[in-house]
Amino acid sequence: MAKDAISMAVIKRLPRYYRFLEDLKRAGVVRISSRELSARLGLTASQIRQDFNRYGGFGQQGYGYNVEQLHSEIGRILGLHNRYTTILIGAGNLGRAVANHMVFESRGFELVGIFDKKESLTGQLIREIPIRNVSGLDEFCLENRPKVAVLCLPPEAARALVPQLIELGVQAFWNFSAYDIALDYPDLPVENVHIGDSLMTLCYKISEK
Amino acid sequence: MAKDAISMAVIKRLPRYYRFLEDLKRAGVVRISSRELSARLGLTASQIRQDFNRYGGFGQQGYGYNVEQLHSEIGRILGLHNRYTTILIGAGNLGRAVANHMVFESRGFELVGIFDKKESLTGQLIREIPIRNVSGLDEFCLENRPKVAVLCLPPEAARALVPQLIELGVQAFWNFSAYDIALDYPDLPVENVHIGDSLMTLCYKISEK
DNA sequence: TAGATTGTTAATCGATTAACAATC
DNA sequence: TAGATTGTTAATCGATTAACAATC
Repeated sequence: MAKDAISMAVIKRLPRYYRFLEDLKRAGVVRISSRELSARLGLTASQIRQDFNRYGGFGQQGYGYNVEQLHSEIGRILGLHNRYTTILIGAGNLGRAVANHMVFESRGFELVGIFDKKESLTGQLIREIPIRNVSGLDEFCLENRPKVAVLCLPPEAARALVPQLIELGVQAFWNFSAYDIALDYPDLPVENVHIGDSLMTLCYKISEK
Repeated sequence: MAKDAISMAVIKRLPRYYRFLEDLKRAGVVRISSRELSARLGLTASQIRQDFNRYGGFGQQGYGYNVEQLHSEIGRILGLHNRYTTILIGAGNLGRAVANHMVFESRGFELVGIFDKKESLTGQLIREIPIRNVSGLDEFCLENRPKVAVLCLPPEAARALVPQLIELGVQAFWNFSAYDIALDYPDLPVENVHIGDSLMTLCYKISEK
């Protein structure tokens, strides 16, 4: 169990393991070997065993892994049992899709507030959460103490807002904006989502062929 | 210029370089050194030079890189001058956000059709493109010959549709579904977007602290 | 017990970093 | 010419794969 800094490469594979095990569990599969997992995920069995063993290893020689146990262990490692209080800022196309589409609760978060600067959106409901004007952000945060903010804003707006949010106690960001938070706050937990980059990568892959 | 398979690690950095150079260009910056780029992107200068040199290198000793030239070279490498004919399938929250939010044209694609199985959505306009019923997919494809499909569907629906789309001439997928296309079609250009995985990774990063 | 499959160490492979000669 | 910075080779570091003893 001694852990000396697990690499991002390993961590990034955990959600995929988790989702896959979720499916297996739902399908009623009870046990699975690293070899079978490897075939179904397109990885090597060796890598899978290495990955699990960074966290102690929860298999059994001669048997493999118990699906339900492995699923719950990985969930625990990811911290999905948490309910980090979360706000979303920017209720444009992207923000609305994120708010509507994501199941925050099963991934360790609870969305409690949605904000936008546009007056005309105020009061609109997204999944029973009313859109509030950003002018009420401070008050809301002082009252509800969100730990996480989802940023669906243009980069300049995000850059201006982040220091304020940190001041208000926000400790992590799910960042859909092009502002690179990590450059200014290197120690903060941040996940960037740049779907445009994925589209460019697809373009590369097509052109390459 | 001899190219012996450029690694995915390099390719995945290109869109970020491209976006950053876009900003520099807009800001009127004419030249930049690898050292300055490295400071602003949080990479090493060495890595940046290595990356560019996989494609031939377009700098000048003692000077650095010309921003405009570098920007256009990377755009060319990514293939962004293309206009791959593209359809989007699944006009739910996610599909609508993608269709509304992405600037396909500046990334090498042209969105020409949107499809959903829900009758009630038929005829609705998204950016002047009418939502069509999936029943008309075959006819539309035979007429318009889309090369790329964006999948914003549940995994089972995606799995059922992909063979049909390939049959109809679709050659690449931007895949937002949980169905793993690459397992069945290993040679097809595919980019998967799993924003849920990113959220779980964020949860891990927070819990880890 | 025999067979299967893990946990783990060692070997390999690939990516990043460092160093420096080339050259603008 | 002198200073700066690239292009590129060599060294290092880290991640993946292979191998196998441990053990269920």
